[in-house]
Amino acid sequence: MARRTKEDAQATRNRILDTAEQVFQDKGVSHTTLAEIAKAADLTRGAIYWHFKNKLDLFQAMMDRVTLPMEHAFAAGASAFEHPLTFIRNCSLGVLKQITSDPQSQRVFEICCHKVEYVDEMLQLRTRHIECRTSFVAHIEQSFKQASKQGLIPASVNPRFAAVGLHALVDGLIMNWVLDPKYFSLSKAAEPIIDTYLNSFTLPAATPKPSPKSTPKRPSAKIKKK
Amino acid sequence: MARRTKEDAQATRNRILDTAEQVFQDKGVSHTTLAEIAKAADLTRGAIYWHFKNKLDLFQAMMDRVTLPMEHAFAAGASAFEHPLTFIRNCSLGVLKQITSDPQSQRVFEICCHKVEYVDEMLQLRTRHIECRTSFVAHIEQSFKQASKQGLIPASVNPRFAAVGLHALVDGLIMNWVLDPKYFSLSKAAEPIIDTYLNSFTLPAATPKPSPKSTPKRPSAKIKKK
DNA sequence: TATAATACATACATGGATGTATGTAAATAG
DNA sequence: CTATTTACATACATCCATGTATGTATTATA
Repeated sequence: MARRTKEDAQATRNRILDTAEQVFQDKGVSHTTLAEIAKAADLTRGAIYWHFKNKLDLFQAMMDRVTLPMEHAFAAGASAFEHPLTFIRNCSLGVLKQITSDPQSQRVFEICCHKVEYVDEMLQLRTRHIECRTSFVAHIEQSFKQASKQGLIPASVNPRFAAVGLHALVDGLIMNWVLDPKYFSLSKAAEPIIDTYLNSFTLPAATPKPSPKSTPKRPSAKIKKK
Repeated sequence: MARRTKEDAQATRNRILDTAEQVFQDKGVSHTTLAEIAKAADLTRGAIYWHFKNKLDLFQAMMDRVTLPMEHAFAAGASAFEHPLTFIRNCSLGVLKQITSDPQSQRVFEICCHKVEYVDEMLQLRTRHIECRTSFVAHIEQSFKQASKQGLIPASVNPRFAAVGLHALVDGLIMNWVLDPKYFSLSKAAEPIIDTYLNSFTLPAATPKPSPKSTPKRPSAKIKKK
């Protein structure tokens, strides 16, 4: 077959990316050959090498379709002034909502969680992943500090640990859900689990010492739902 | 060189497994060739093919050295009668302690978190991973139910979500720590983070509704440290 | 309308990983 | 002391993935 119009070429490119998602999810990134993707997309390797430099380039383009919008959404949300605990809640639930509601995000997250090895050239992705985490944790930590200043949570709460823990919780929920979406309903579990975690800070910090001195109890901070 | 005694052969086998850990961690499982492992271990592929059927067999043997003892330890701990919340705490901190204190566990966990693709024959590992999670979550859920019966936590707590959340938290902490152990000290963060999470249940369940009815407050459950 | 660039398909060369077959020296069995 | 098995090393055949080079039919361009 021969060349089509520019729109056709763009459609071909998207078809390659869509197909790559499926094949990567099924076979894993390193076990997937470009010939397999081409065949599944009813094309030849020539088409793939025309649109992408190599498999890494294709993979990154596939990731960018999902991660770039998410990063932009996060950056936009971070700038919006909000009640700090509400901001933290919205951030966490927003990411989880994105994954449960968008099949493409689900596929891509499953790939980067369980279908790729972070070595060699893929270390770039690891670096980016780490940067993303650093940014997320930093924002959450700042919000916890802010909440502490406003007296919304006890001063005894370590905002760093609180942020690292929340991120680990969100990350763990995502990883375990994409591992087997039928095991539990993330869409139903997300709110109660996140709220329970956040609720733990609205009370005296956990200091389960042998002699637990009865610290004065604060009323639960009200977390506004959006 | 020629054949050695039985003990030498066993030492060779262990040397292959030790070397495989290093190379897998460095290059990823699917990008690692048996020739690389052999060379790094100062052997030839012949030695590897003598001790192991193929790369999958070698990989599973490498995993078993770490996972089998952990599963046995968990099974042993589960049978021991304990205060339910203490059991939950010990389980969670035990796993985290194992990983932070044992370099071999750390390596193997990093491999199975970020250096392997769960596809094809490796799906066996995914199945096993899922079974392990199911077992862990089930035990934790039972303990939460027990704690609920004993009045240690409010009846409004959903034991299923509590268990899934705790597992996600532990899993997320492990994944993120092995991703970059310098980012945060898991040995220092483990206790406060887990305790904070568990402490959230010792108080009225999080129901951040617009009109939060003031549920009667219970005293914090005492969680005995071991 | 002639020319050049585009959007692929096809063909080729290369290297490398796997599995197996065979060789071999020492250890163990009888 | 001989025979057999063990614990590897070496050699070989096969396949497959990659990258690139080349071919080609359109399509945009001037």
